[in-house]
Amino acid sequence: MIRRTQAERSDETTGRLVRAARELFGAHGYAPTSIDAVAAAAGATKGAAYHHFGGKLALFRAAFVAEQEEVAAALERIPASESDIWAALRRGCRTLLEHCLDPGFRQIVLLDGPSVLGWETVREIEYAHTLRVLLGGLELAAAGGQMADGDLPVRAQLVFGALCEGGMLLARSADPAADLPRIAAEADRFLEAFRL
Amino acid sequence: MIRRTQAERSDETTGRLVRAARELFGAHGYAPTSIDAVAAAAGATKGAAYHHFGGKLALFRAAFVAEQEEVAAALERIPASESDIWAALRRGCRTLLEHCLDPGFRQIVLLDGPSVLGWETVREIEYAHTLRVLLGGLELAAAGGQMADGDLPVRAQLVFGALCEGGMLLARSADPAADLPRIAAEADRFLEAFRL
DNA sequence: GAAGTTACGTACCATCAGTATGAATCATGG
DNA sequence: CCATGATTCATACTGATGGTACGTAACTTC
Repeated sequence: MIRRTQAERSDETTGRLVRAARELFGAHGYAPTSIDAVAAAAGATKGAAYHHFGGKLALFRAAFVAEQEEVAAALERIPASESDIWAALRRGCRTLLEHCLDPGFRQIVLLDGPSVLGWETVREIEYAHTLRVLLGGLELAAAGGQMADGDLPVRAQLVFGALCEGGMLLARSADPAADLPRIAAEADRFLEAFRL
Repeated sequence: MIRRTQAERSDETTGRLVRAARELFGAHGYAPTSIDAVAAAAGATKGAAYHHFGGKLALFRAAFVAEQEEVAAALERIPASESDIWAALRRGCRTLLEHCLDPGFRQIVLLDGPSVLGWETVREIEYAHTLRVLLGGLELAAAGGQMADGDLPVRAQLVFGALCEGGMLLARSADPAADLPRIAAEADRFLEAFRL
């Protein structure tokens, strides 16, 4: 038997559990996915899951956070590659829209998240990831005198809501590649409303 | 024993069931609310619920539709009271935002709806109620030459998504009366983006 | 290497969605 | 008005599952 530290054991088990949770919750939704199924997919048992996580909800929360981290990371890579702030904002919107083509993201973040975790918790997590990056972009534009004054956090939240709906539309599309520009165009006009 | 027609018996029972479903699903959410609890609150038993509805999901769907009908009705009363189409649109946004102060609406329509019914079903129902009225307003503005061309259904969907997020923000606010104007102002600018 | 802690598996319980079945209520043809 | 059939609903039951209790194995510390 190989000898590992407790930390290594924990990390590997929790990692496998979260990965399995993302897969199963993402593919079938929260309610139809049993803890036993997640544990089995992770090569463990319910006992391990309940040892490392408070319950099914905590496991889902971990999957939700993982999804958020992934999108936030993708969004944060943008600014460097774009010249001006408005190009970066538009690119960010497209990135978010495209990310909605991932079924796991849609199911966990957009569909089940609010119902399972509650809106407050969802917002708190998003505010530390996706919304943080988006709001950062708006603040940057405002600081550069390129965006109308106003309540930027509210503005970010509204833009985010619009983009999520757009993402669901996109995912539902029979030809996402063809529809992305049309949806992105509408979203862009939303942003342009605040451009100076 | 009073003698009633079958239709009367059915209508009263289903009506009480849907009313109880709206109350309990709205107050505690879908998952924590049992069919037995709904049936008991309606003065009936699970048998009646399963006779009139396909299952828990169908009962929730009925509650969801009832919520939608209520908002759609409120929105449809607006045009008559406003002079021009843009005033009506702005008023409609405020109405939708204010409706989000109702906890039952938030829980059933905004939080649980997508998770329980799936996005396709939710959109289908909304397209027959709330979204229909909203889209109708946009089309009216476009027909009057007062709105920029574009994909109006997509536009309506995005506006709707933004308003729902705004509504959740409003509900979370410590002082909704004070925050409504600020949120509505941001939402109005969204709309103005498309004004000609 | 002994004692204590952490990680995990297994057996069990309570709850609840859904089903089966039968009884009560109502409709309808004779 | 009664007999037969359909509809409405209540009750008893089953299976699945989230969560708990407890025991064992792996690791850590002294």
